[in-house]
This record gives sequence, structure tokens and C-alpha cells, in this order.
Amino acid sequence: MIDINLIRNQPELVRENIKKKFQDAKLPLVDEVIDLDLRYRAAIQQADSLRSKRRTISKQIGKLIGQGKQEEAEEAKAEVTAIVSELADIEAMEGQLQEQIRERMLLIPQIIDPTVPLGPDDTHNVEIERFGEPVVPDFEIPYHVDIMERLRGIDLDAARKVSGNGFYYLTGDIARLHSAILSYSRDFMIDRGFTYVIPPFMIRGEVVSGVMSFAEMENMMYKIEGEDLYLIGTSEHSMIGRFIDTILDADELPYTLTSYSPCFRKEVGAHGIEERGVYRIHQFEKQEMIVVCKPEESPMWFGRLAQNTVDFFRTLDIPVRTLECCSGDLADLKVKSLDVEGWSPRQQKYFEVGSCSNLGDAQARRLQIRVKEKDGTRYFAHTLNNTCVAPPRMLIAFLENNLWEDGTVRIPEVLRPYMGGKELIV
RNA sequence: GGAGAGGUAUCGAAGCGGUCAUAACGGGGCUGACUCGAAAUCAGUUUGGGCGCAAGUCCACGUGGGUUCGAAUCCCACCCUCUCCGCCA
Repeated sequence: MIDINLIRNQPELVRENIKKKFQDAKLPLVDEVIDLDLRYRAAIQQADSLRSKRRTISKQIGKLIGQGKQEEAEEAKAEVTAIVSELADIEAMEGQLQEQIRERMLLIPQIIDPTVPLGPDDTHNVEIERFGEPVVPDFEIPYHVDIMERLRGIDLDAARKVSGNGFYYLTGDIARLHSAILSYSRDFMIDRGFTYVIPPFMIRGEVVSGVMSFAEMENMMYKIEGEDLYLIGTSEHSMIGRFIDTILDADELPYTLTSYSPCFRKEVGAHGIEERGVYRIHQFEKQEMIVVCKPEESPMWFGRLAQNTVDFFRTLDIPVRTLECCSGDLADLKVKSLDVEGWSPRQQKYFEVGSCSNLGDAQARRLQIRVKEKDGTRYFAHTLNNTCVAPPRMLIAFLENNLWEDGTVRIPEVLRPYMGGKELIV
């Protein structure tokens, strides 16, 4: 959500931004908002003055009755009744206009960062940098599920029987590896100064509708029957929810948090659970980074967050690259976004393992997350989030890159302490 | 699950149909005085949001309705928090 003042004062800038995102169909929204806003403000003034009158006269009635002037009081009552009925119509209009403005404001995209490359869709995303040598070994790398099965580390058949498609049993060393990666990532982030947080895994409907659109909610969130609770799709939901409708002291900032949570997703819609294996599933676990900071610091944090993920994968000897989202592929709430992709020697291409986003003040404006300076000035905070690691998906990259020809999996040094000193999975 | 209490500003808390919601009273914060400095003391100041060029004005007492000329205050529904008992990782 953008500042409505931007539409009032610099509508051209808002239109340009819509064009940059190849959403020309939304251009009329700008003029609609300008028109509705004018009418809304007029309605406010009219209603306010009526409310003011109602209040003044009502107070007088009290006095008149106190003085025993019944007749005058009755006259005044009639006057207020007339005002109140007039007010009812204007208030209805006021509410309607406000709702119409809000509906449109939610559709108008956030002003993107000037550094975002322009392009209509994800084919125009721009590779920024590669880290590590994307090696293609001279033996064939099996499908990740086959690798796991050979190591007796996964049971998808049983999971389908028990829970359905999109779930898994991890067992033995693979399960341990999964936990090791999470523990390691947690410590990795703590070492970089982030505060470790374990948030609620279920949140209220009110919070859900605050952090995502209705369509997203329908397609992603599992609802608990008979309760006003939803399973989180990512810890970002509960982490950002924590700050809804708060005013933070400027000297508390920045909040640099790293949170662990399981994530539950329906994955309804375009993709479904088509992909076999553990690439796209209903339940996975994730270590996340969340930053709430001052506006001028968000570009700096954006870079640092993305670098954290890159560094993390590099300590596990997985080649990665960063890919910047072009304007057309960027979600409407985001100012700038970078995907981190891990190398798949089997497919001989990179695939998404994490996503780093700067939401600017869009999320904060929508959720009323404000900052107060010592001198009393207030403004909206900037929020960022980034995947540190989502183990099931990263296991794919991990296994493919650390597999030896004889079928054993090498465990990188940094993970060994979390694996009881093991160097190999055989 | 049973019983009770309660949701008012940064915190505690008063108000329980109009003349204190620019929120009593107390604490905290900030500014100033005194002081070499601090503590203590004294004085002042301190909610958020909308509209308006401004003067000013409106909204918010958990949420949503209702009654009334007028609602923090009365009525209805819902939400949440706390305490005790029970149950239980």
C-alpha cells in the first residue's frame, strides 16, 4: 500500500510505476482514487461539521433541562434529530467512499526501487552474481528422492497413506541432516548478531488478513476447524504480526531477527503439488530472517540479508547465484527482491532456494508499524525478510552437490558437530 | 471444562448518562531550576489518527450493534486478558 499523498501530489509518478510493472490495466485506478478522495474529503468535512453541531446543541440541552427550560429543550431536541438524520446519509456515504478508496489502494503497487530491472515477467529476471563453481560431475546424479531412498532416508509411500501427497517421513541420517541444517543455520544467524525467535505456529484470522491478501489466504492457509486460528505459511506471518499496530522507539531499531518455524501451505492454484519429491510440499521447516529498520537503512539491510543466505550456502559447498526480480515479476507489496538459487548438477541449472525482499514501508503502512523519534516525529518502519534456509528444498541441492559416485554423501565440516561427528552418510 | 474478576493514555488507576477525555490521582519519560555533578526537591511538559491554508474541527474508553437530544457510563452480541479449581504435555 502506498501513501495516498503520493497520488494526490505526484500521480504521474504512480502511473509511471504502474507502467514499469506492465500493469497498464491498473492505470485508471489512479484517477478513480483522485476522484473518490476528493469526494471523501468533502464528505468528511460535511459530516464533521454536523457532528460538531450535534455535540454543541446536545450539551446545551443538558443545561436547559438543568435550568428547567423544558420548552426550549424540546425545540433543541428536534433540531438535533434533524441533524442526526441528515448525518446518517452522509456517514453512509463517507464509509462507502473510504471502502472504495481502500479497495483501489490495495491494488496499486508499491513504488519500486529505481535499481529494479524492467521486464514483464520472470524470463526477464537478471542474474546478479554467481558464487562457487557449478560443477557437473562425470557420473549421473539421481533424482533427490532416489538418493534419499537409497540411504533409507525417506518414506513417501507411508506419508501418502497417512497424510496424502505433499508430505514425507524423513528417517535416520537424512532426518538428522535436516535438523542439523536448521540448527547450524540458527547458530549461523546468531553469530551474525541476529536474535533467535520461536514464534507461534498458529495465528488469528485478523493477523492473517493483515499480512496477506484474501486470495493468498485462500490459496495458502490451513484453517483450524472451529477455532479462529490458521497454521502459518511462514514464520514471517507471526513475526510481522508481532509488530502490528505498534509504535517503536527509534532507538530500539533495527530489529534483526531470525526465526524458526514449520510452514504449512495448501499450494492451491497454478502449481499445485505437481512436483514429485520434497520440492513443493504442504509442510516444511524454515529458518527465516526478519528486519524492521529505519527507512534509510533498508537498502543496506537488503544487501546484507541476501549475502547471509549466499554465505550460508557457500559454507555448505553449494554453488549459488543471485537473481534479481524484474519489475513485472515483483509482487505488488515489494520494493525490490532477490532470489537465491542453488545449483542442481542433475538438472544442470539453478533453482530457487530462498527469496530476499525489501518491502519498504508498504507492509508497515498497511499494518501500522511506526517509529517514533526522540523529538516526537513519526514515520513508518521498513520491513525486510529473507529465507535463511528451508531444509527440504535445500536438501535437494545439498544431496546433489555432496554426492559421491559410490552413493555416499559427504558432510561438510560445519555440519559435522550437528551430526555427531559423522563425515559421511553411507 | 467449572467459577470469578477485568479490558480507559507509556504504566497503574479514577470516572459509571451532559458541567474533567485538552482523561482526576499516582508512577515513568522529557525540559528547566537548585547542584561541582548526582540524588532528593520544585516548576513546566507528555495519546494516537483524520480533515482543513488557517482559525479550528472530527474520530478513538476491547470490537460490533442498539437505546438516547446526548453513551466510557444503560442494553445486546462477540473478542481478549487475568485469578482459582479441574485436566494435561
